[in-house]
Amino acid sequence: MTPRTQTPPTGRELEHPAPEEIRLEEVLHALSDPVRLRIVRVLAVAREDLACSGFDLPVSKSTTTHHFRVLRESGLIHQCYRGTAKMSTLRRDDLERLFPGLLGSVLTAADRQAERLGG
Amino acid sequence: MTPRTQTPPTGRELEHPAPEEIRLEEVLHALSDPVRLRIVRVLAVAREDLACSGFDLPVSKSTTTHHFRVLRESGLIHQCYRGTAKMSTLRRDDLERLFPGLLGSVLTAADRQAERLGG
DNA sequence: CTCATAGTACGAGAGTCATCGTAGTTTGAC
DNA sequence: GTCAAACTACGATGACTCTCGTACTATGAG
Repeated sequence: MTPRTQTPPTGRELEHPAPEEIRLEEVLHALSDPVRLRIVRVLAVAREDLACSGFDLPVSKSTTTHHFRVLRESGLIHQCYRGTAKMSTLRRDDLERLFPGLLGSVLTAADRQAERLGG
Repeated sequence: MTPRTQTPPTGRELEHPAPEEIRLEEVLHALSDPVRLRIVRVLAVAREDLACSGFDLPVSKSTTTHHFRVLRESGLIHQCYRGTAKMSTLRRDDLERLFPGLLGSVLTAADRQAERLGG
């Protein structure tokens, strides 16, 4: 029912929630999926923004698109087009302002768990 | 399919995940439900352990049971019976050891959001 | 024993979610 | 224009989840 077909013909803009629209529950839900948590961890250590294609995820391309959309709509990442690629970055500043320390502790927790479980 | 019918006749024990079995994704998922986040917030400010009945949640009794079970099975809370009541406490120490700072930042984030949205 | 209280088990319904494949669009390179 | 690469839209499917009501069990008070 979302008007995806109304995307402008050459429009390269994507919708992002404003900071005041970001909901903690949605952020936690977005982070609770293994594939999405993995994406966020990769973005967290990346110096540059990354294209969706550079992630080597254990799911299909369409599923990858789905997960990136969930991340974007939850407010965790920002996305923009560059050529044929769709670049993603963590919305660190917005998140830190809204939920101080949250992203950092989740990333630390994920690192610990990966180490613990032999990641 | 879980063998709930094998509960001992007068057994008052409940199954809890050992610390090494607690998974970050499950914890985040447990926290991503509004009702459960509310329960956790109440437990966080309680000085004593609380009975399920003392929460005044906007859902039925059976749904309440369901949410407490999700919280317990994710490793977020510990539960034990006392008389007819089932008492719950946050597993603060276990969580802090596994995921330092995580619970605190989630609670802070929830407080901020509640204040921001007029909670 | 009787009864009220607290919680559970079970089954069901509605909704959401993760996943996929196929077909299509958009872009840049040649 | 042609082509490949990157991503999207759509529809489908199976799984999971939140919710409930009803019937049940366990405990303690009287």
